Amino acid sequence: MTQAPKGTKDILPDRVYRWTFVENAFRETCRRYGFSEIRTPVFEYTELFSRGVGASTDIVEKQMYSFNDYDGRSLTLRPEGTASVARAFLEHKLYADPQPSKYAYEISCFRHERPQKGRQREFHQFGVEYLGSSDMLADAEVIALAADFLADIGVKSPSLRVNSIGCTACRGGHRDALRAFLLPKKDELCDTCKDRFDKNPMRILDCKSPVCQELIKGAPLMLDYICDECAEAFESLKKNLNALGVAFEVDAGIVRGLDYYTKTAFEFVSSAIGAQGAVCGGGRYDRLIEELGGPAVPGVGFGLGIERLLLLMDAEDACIPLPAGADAYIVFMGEEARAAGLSLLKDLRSRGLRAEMDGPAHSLKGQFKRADRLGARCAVVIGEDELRAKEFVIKDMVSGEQRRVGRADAASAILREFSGIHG
RNA sequence: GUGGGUAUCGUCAAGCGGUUAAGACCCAGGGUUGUGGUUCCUGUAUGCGCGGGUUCGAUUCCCGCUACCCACCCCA
Repeated sequence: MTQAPKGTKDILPDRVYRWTFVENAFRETCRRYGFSEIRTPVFEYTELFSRGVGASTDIVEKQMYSFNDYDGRSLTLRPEGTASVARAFLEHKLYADPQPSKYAYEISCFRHERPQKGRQREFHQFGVEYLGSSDMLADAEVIALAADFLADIGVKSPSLRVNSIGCTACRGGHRDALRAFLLPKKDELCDTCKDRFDKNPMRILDCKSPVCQELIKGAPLMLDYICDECAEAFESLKKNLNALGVAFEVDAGIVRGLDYYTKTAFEFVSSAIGAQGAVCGGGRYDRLIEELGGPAVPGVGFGLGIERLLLLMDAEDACIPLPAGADAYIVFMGEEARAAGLSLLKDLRSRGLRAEMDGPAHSLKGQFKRADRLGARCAVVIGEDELRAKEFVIKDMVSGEQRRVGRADAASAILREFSGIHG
């Protein structure tokens, strides 16, 4: 009972500043790129995901948190973000807005999987969706946004891998060629790959088993089978990325597990955070909106795992600014001093300073100790002497120097000397 | 769903069949009457994830369960 459900994590105050840091940075990057925030519900009708994500995907087959509400409708906690944005885009007929449409969001997602490093049942991701453009400029911008964001927050290890998985037409040709190539070696494949041979032979290409790795040497690559249009698009993407100064490598092994992906597929991967190294993954989904019953609106986007990002920042010792400590801590002795302290406390706060004072008086020593632990920049001492002289003692907690200031001038003096950048 | 690993104070952790169950950090209090970060004292597990078993005796051995972690799968 006193335990968070498996695969979930509390984010406690001592780490929240890391979250707000990346959240602010992501917002800022999105602003520069012209992506507007969109917020959608945590749950959707289950059909949205079975239609959008793909009925035969792992996510829909065995990972969704689905339940019937009291009306008997099946609802599902969102396992990813794109389907909801596509749904909202359709529902509110946003395709009637000037196109393209660019959306950004931060959401929690839910998937019933066995937790491990970098994988939780409730996890959080940043995402963007660029709808209404089939030009590879859109893909390049989406990728550049992710690359920029990562660079801005000081993360350096992930490398960008891009690939084209073609459209439905060219994928068929590749699948057939792949099966033909592997058929004679089928028995030597690992068990999961034997299964993949029928269901999705493309997946064999990124199998980690050394045996399979050996067997697929020389196998026909998707890139060799994509149609002229897709090939041209891929060339255009690479050109755009180069022009934007985004470093990448082509990796024919990048596949997407969600049905809606077409053409562009990409990942930012790092080996520094365990087996789940994909910090950010995305691609183009030209058929999704149509699949959901809307007009033929193309799209491209990504999801970026916040837990994985933070894991990476920890691993890289990326610098995240600590929150500011208190500006002033009021140390008092006696009831009369308490009243004077409260008055000063209110004054300081109304001037925008973070000021603190403690309840039932600890010893002087105790109060100073608290001031120190809070990281207060100065302490204000109010005792009998001070009340009599109508002066407060202001002590600089860093230098240790202290001086007396007229009671009426105390707040101004503190504002002048102890506010501003610190921490 | 399938492997493997681990479970001793808030945290890290010693302990290897008989101990008053180390130590460190953190936390609380104090080192004479109004000053923190240093230093010095003092205090803090009748308890070793839970349930069985073996034994004269179990935190230490065995079995089961549970939880967490890592990996497969898949993905963010």
